[in-house]
Amino acid sequence: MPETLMRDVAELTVPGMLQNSVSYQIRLLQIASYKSFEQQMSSHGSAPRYFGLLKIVEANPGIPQTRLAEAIYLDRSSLVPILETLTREGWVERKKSTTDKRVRRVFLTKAGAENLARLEDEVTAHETMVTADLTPAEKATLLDLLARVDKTLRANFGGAS
Amino acid sequence: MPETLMRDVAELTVPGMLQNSVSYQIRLLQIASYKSFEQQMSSHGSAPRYFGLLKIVEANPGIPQTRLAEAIYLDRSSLVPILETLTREGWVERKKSTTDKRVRRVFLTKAGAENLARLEDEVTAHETMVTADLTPAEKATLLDLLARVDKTLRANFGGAS
DNA sequence: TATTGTTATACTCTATAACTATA
DNA sequence: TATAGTTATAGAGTATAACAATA
Repeated sequence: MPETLMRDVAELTVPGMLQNSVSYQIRLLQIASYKSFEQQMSSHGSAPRYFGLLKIVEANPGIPQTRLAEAIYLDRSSLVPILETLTREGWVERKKSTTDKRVRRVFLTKAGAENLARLEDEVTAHETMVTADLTPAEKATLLDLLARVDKTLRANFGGAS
Repeated sequence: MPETLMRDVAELTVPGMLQNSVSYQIRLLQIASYKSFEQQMSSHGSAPRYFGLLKIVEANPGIPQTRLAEAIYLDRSSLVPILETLTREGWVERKKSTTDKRVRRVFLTKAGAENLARLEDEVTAHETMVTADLTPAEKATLLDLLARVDKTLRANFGGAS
């Protein structure tokens, strides 16, 4: 025992039921993965945590706020402070729709698009680290199995909202 | 288009980078899975969200609070209000250690152990729903791949705390 | 009547720092 | 000095309900 401390409980017993639960393991893994992601992102302000959102805006320029909220399974009211932050930090801008004056369309700014490319390199590096022990075939299998579970869940369970 | 509304953006484009990211898909899936879990649990007070904790206490009777916090990757201070709730609801009890008077040992109460068995049936039913589209072999593969990603993450990244 | 974006509000979850009592 | 548990506190992150403007 090098520098580990003597613990009161000799060894933690992890119940088999938890180790064999997809829901539970997904939950633990997501927590660990997200923590490491946030710590590995050096800067870029608050953008890293909204990387998925920014990529969706990039791929769907001018998307209305409510569509964007649905795309990331958030209530539209929850998106408002996020867009305010990303606007303040210069990542996105909102423009009133000319055809429907209720709608505000979300775009990346020029600087936002450029910085997103740099941020993407870091995100890719993290993903590479996370999947370093998987062969490409194994990674493809994992993504396929996750997608099938997701499909089952959303079929049995509305919009997940 | 039966009852779907006309949307402003014809079709949402999901960037390939997100669809091919294990981190991102794990994150989305965890959110959907946890929401459906919480809604499917009929009652049992606040115990369902602490099911994992309760199973660990069951498998490690008398575990000190700090060990328990580590087991679920929480700060020990975050565990305090959780144990207060679970104590108030009759699931667990804390007893001062006789050998180290700083330590409080956590146990399931008799009622807690009995109710946990019933709660477990519901948790199992949810897990069955989630994995309904997977063969046993596929589920085993998924758990194996998740465990390997988790191992990589924790190797590159301390205690995840 | 219904939808979009917004605001006000509250709730949950978590961490940090400082404290106490013990070791 | 270090550890176990606690408290006070603050910061994310999210949802609900109600509102004004517009459809």
